[in-house]
Formats: sequence, C-alpha cells, structure tokens
Amino acid sequence: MTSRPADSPGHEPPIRARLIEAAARLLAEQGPGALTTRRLAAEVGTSTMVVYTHFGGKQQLLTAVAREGFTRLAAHLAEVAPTDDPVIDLGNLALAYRANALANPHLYAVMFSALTGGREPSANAEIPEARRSFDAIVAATRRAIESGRFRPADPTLVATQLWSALHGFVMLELAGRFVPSMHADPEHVFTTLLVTMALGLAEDPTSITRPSGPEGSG
Amino acid sequence: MTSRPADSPGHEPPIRARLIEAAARLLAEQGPGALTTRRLAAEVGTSTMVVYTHFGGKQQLLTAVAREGFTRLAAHLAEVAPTDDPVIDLGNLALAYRANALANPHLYAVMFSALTGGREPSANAEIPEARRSFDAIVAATRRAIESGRFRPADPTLVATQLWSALHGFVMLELAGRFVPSMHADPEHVFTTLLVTMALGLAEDPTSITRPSGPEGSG
DNA sequence: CATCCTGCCATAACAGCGCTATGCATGCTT
DNA sequence: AAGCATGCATAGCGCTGTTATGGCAGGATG
Repeated sequence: MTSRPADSPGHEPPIRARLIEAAARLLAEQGPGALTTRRLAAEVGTSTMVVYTHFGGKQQLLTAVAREGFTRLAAHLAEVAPTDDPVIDLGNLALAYRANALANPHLYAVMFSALTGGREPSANAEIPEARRSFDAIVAATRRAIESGRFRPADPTLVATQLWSALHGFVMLELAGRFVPSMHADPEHVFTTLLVTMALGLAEDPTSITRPSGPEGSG
Repeated sequence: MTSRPADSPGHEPPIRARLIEAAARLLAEQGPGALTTRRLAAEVGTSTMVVYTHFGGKQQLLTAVAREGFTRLAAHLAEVAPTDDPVIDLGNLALAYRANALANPHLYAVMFSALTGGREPSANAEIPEARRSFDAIVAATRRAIESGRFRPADPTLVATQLWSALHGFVMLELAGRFVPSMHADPEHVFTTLLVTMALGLAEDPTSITRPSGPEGSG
C-alpha cells in the first residue's frame, strides 16, 4: 500500500486526505484539545507514525489542515454570485466569509494561528491557498474602484483593510467578546461595520445603501 | 509564610503577583511553549502546587495573566494625552493600542484567545479589566460624536467597530500574514485603515486629515 | 501555656502528550 | 528471484497538566 490509491475496494481516498479530513472533523466536533496524534491515528485506524511519515509532525499536519480550511473558504466565496453592483458583491463576500467562520470556528482559529507554537518568524505565512480567498476580495474591490463606486486606490491595499476589519470582527465574535451587557448584538455590529467601511471607501457616500436602519453607523 | 506579605525582607510581593509576573515574563521572552507549570515554579522558587492552590489550574492562571495584560493596555491608553481634536485622539489611541500589542505579542494573543482550550462557551469573556481599555475608546468616540466630527450614533457601537478593525489588523500583523509579496507594508495599511474608518464615520469627510499621502485610501 | 485546627506547600505519582528508534512486511526494481 | 526502498506497528523517552499524600507552620481555643 505504498502509493496505490486504494486499499480494500477501489474508492478509498489516500491516507493523507483521510488524515486531514479526520483532523478537521475532530477539530470541528471536539475542539483543538481533542486533536492529538493518538486520537487521530485511532480515527483512521492506523498508528501515530503516519503523522510523521506523511507530514513530518503535528505542526505540519495543522498547516495542511489550515490549507484545507482556506480551500473550503475559497470555495464558499466562489459560490457568491456576482451582481451588477460591486459594492453589494463585497457585502455578500463579507457575509459568506463570516458564515464560513461561524460554521467552523476551530478551523478558522487554526487557519490564522501562527505564533501559537513559539519561535518561527513567519512559519505558516506561505499558504498558497490563502491567496485564492484573498484574491476574491481583491477582485471585487477592483471592480468597485474601476466602476467608480469606490475612490481611486490600490485594490490590494483596500482589500487588506477590508480583510482586517472582517477578520477582527470574526475573531472577536468567535472569542465570545461581544457580551450583551457591554456591546450591541454581533449582527448589528457587523452590518454597521460594513457600512462604515463602504462609506469610508466610497466615491459618493450617498450611493451606499443603508440596510434597513434609519441611521448608518448608529 | 501563610498570608504574611513578606518572606525574607519586608518588600516582597505576594506569591500570586510573583506568579503572574513570572508567567508574563516567560510568555514574553520565550513564547507560550515555555510557559509550563514546572518552569514557572522553578522561576519563583516553589513547586507546581502553587499554581493549583492559588489559581486552580493553568487555565485560570492564564486568565489572570490576561487580566494583567488588559491592565497594562489600559495604562498605556491612559497615557495618551487628549488634544482638542477627538479624531486625533482616536488615532493616537489606535497607535498606542498597536504599539502595546507589538511590544508584547504573546501576551496580546493570550488576552484574546478564548476558544483555544476547548469547551467552555464564554470562559474568559468576563474580564473586567478589559472594560477599562474599551471604555477609553468609547469615551474618545463619544467626544468625536458630540463635537460633531462624527455622525450621530451610539458611541459604544462605533467603538466596537473601531475595536474590530484595530484588533483584526493587529492580529494579522502579529500572525505575520502581511507578506511583502502580497500586501502593502503594515504601517501603510494601518494608516489607511484608520483614515477609511474615520471617513466612514465622519459628519464632514473633508474634515478628516489625510496623513502625508496624496490619496486617502490608496 | 498547651492543644487543636486550618491552610499552604514539597514530594511523588498518574495518565496523556509529541516524538523517535527499531524492526518487519510489503511492493517495486533489476 | 534477489535486493532494495518505503511505510507502518510497536515500544519507549522526556515532558506536560493534574492530583493524592504528608508534613509543617501559624492562629484560634481551652
């Protein structure tokens, strides 16, 4: 069973994919504390050695899981159907981004946890799959700029700003920092944050549609 | 040496404070991997039992360290001298926030890591010290709104938006996700993000000063 | 003053963790 | 058919967080 794609029948995925899938499932269902090499080996019916022969260690396995997470995120973002309004498209991308994070919070945490281990300066910074997700935001931003809805600017720079705001909100929400006694409900914060960003980037602020509420940012 | 505040001379801080300080130092100097109960006990010259008699476990100790981190953050934010321009004050608060995070990245990560452990729904959401830092942003936001520089809105809601953007940028920067080949330099992203937020919240966009560059968001 | 009692800490141990060395079995190559 | 390379199971190492146990000090009580 070296490099053959099948074990018993003919439709069994390779061990690497099964490990990543089982790791993502353990992460999603029981949290990061349950993602151990022993439990993972038991899940796929092998020993802990497979983690080291196929990935080199637990950290590299987590990197592979993060790549899988970015692939799923890019797939979800790709499902957002473009409209004729690029600003609406950006809003829909933001909604899909948040929905994907809420659906798999632990996976999202792994995707963006870099300095948790310790020493490496930019260990998991080179995740090529992350670029596909980011490119979706850049493309929508470029359309918003080129159509004249957003002021002239570098689309990548604007997309990075949007990504920062998006990521910050999602992280705070996942961390449970939006306590009802202290903050507004997350849904409202998210909507108004998107409106604020759109207003700050718009060429003509009056073109930004205020969703439902009588006030834009309050 | 039960509850007496001194051991040998008369100016020794209590064990709890020494543990928190040593934990914060280990975290800052050698990363989270070095923060073990044994190393911590060796650092303060006792055994691992003190962690359990005084905190109940490592998780509660980390919560205490996070509280200390928020206290330091609030102290740094309190050092920001108010000017006659509340928008400038918000920018200075943002600069101080980022500087504090960059000066102690691992401590910042502990302050905002909630779902790292596993199961508790809102475990460390009740950190009263965090409110003091947040209140500084709320107060400056309220001044910006009441002075007419920002549009009328709920100051807490606006401050939560600013906090999200701030936190998101800082997290991405600390995680090393701003790779030079893919994004602009972090300094520039941060500045333009602040301008974008200010423009989106301003009553009169022309009142927002663009720092140095010929373009506001690009 | 003697005694008890309460709280704190050092020691030792336990289960579990990531990881590695070793040996065996398998499939490909020659 | 013999040799070789590869991948996995086993067993073990050092380390982790945590707990049970025992001793020792200081304050309360007679």
